[in-house]
Formats: sequence, C-alpha cells, structure tokens
Amino acid sequence: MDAKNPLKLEGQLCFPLYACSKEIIKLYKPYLDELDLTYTQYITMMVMWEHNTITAHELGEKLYLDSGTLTPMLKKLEAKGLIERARSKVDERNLDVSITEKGKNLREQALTVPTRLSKCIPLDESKALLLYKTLNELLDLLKK
Amino acid sequence: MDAKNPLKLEGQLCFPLYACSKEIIKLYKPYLDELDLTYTQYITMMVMWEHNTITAHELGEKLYLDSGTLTPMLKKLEAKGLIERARSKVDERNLDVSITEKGKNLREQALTVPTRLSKCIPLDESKALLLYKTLNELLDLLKK
DNA sequence: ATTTTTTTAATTTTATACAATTTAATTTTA
DNA sequence: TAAAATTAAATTGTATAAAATTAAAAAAAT
Repeated sequence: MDAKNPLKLEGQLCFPLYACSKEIIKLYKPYLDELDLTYTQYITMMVMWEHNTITAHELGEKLYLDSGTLTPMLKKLEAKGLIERARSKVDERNLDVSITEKGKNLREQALTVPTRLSKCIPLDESKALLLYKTLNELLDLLKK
Repeated sequence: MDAKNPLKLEGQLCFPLYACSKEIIKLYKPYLDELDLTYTQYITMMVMWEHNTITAHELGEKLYLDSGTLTPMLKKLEAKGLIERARSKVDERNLDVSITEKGKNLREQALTVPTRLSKCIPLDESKALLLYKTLNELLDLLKK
C-alpha cells in the first residue's frame, strides 16, 4: 500500500480497523454500563434476543469467538440471571444456551442503544452505510 | 440502521468492525510468529522503526493504548532486547523508549509481512483503498 | 460390536485491554 | 515560595481473546 515505507503504521489496513474497533467499543461503555453489560456480553445478548435458544458452538460462529472466551463469559451472563446453560439432551457434547425472562426484559432497555450510539459516530449516513457493507463483505470472504 | 430490528447483530456498524479486526489479526499470526512478535508488539515496533526514540505517552497516542497495556508489553519487548526503557532526563515523569540495534535489525525480516498479508485479504485494490481511507477518516474524527 | 476418528466444551496459559487508583514529578496558582 | 492542580507511568482488578490441551460424547470405519 505504501511503496516507500511498507512498515508505516498508517499505511496498513489492519491498524485503523483495530483502532476504530476499540475506540467505538469505548463509546458504547456509558450506554452498556446502564445495562450492566460489557460489549462482548452485549453482542451475545443481541444473538440471544434473536434466537432464544442456541448452542454455544453456533454462538461462537456468529460472534467469531471460541470456547476459551465463551465459557467464562456465558457463566457470567448466567450468574446475572440473563441466560441459562444446559447440556443438550439430543447431543450431550453441545451446550444449549437459552435466554431467561430477565434476559428478555433487558431488551426493552437495550433498544435505545443503537440509535444513541450512532449519534456518537461522526460519519455521514452514506459513508457509514458503505463502510458497513464493505466490512460485512470482507467478513464474509474471510470466513472462507 | 435497521428500523425493524435495531438490535440485530449484523445491523450495527461496530460488530463487523470488531470481527474483521480480530480475524485479520489472526491472519498475521503465522507471519508474526516468524518474528516472535504478537500483533500489539508488531505495531509497537512499527512505530519504533519510524522514530527510534519516543516517549511512552506519545506511543500510547499513536497506538490508542494506555499505560495499563503499554507498561507490561514494553517490558516484554525490552526483555527480548528489541527496545530500551529509561526515564527522560528532561522530565522524569516521562519514559523514553528507544530501539536497540537488535530491534533495528528485525526490520529487515518484517519488511515482507505487509505484502504477504495483503495477499490474504480477499478485497480488490480499489475497495481496500476506500475502506482504508474511510477508516482513517473515522479514526481521525473519533480523536476529537 | 469394537476401535478409531471427529466433534464440542472446558481448561490452561499467555497476552492484551481498559477503568480506576496510586505515586512521583512538574507546573500553575494563590 | 508554598500549596494546589496537573501530568505521566505504574499498579490493581476485571474482562476479554486466542492457542493448545484435555475429556467426554458421538459418529464413522473396519
């Protein structure tokens, strides 16, 4: 990307990706503090609000996380009473993760987060949409 | 961004950003293993190759990292003999970080990393460039 | 049917990250 | 100048992350 100095920090795609990701996650903090959720717990709950029950394996595929991260984090969400963990009756290797009533109720409070957060991101609609599309495309291609 | 379900995982900008960042950092692993560097150590060395000497504070600003992350990581780079840490003579609150000869020599080996990595990113040149520009712009705006 | 292979969650180890606090040095202010 | 405020690195505590290993269950192969 930069012929003169290939090792320039700003010249590589990954660094702004890495830094933007971290900075935006920081922007979530005040809103997620209201819900007593970390960012990782929040994206997990987003999946739970959509699916109600899902295996830990499928959750990991959706969130791009493995059991080393998921196991302790799911235990924390269970300790808060937002989800329940139980071995699958069908296949005991699998862990079924289910949302509780308390977890479902939290969704109401979370509904305002995306809009409030998007107001903190200083990009006009068209650029944000293009960025969003390109990143999802890249993510899809990386999956293969 | 998604009027019907604002809490859909794929509907928020931050998630693909977060996931892409992690997945691309994973792609670096085999190349950085050759250098015995983690990704965080690699981006730190990129700054050192450009500056030779810099304060920990300035390093933190460039890398978007604070002392809680930098202090232990810089000690590891020092233990590998790639950098040296010393209190600034001018202002003893500051920590001067300097690259060693061994650190400078590592640059030769690192030179091939960016090209090899970019071949692992399945995006055509124009899209990658646009993505890169938008992210740097966003990062700049977030700084304020 | 038994052995082998595969799959999955959990565990272990190492390395980030960040918020909050502490400590020391410097600067500003009264 | 002496006290107060600011700055910077280090420390502490909590929470990811990922690689490698382990253990149990299920599927595949012979």
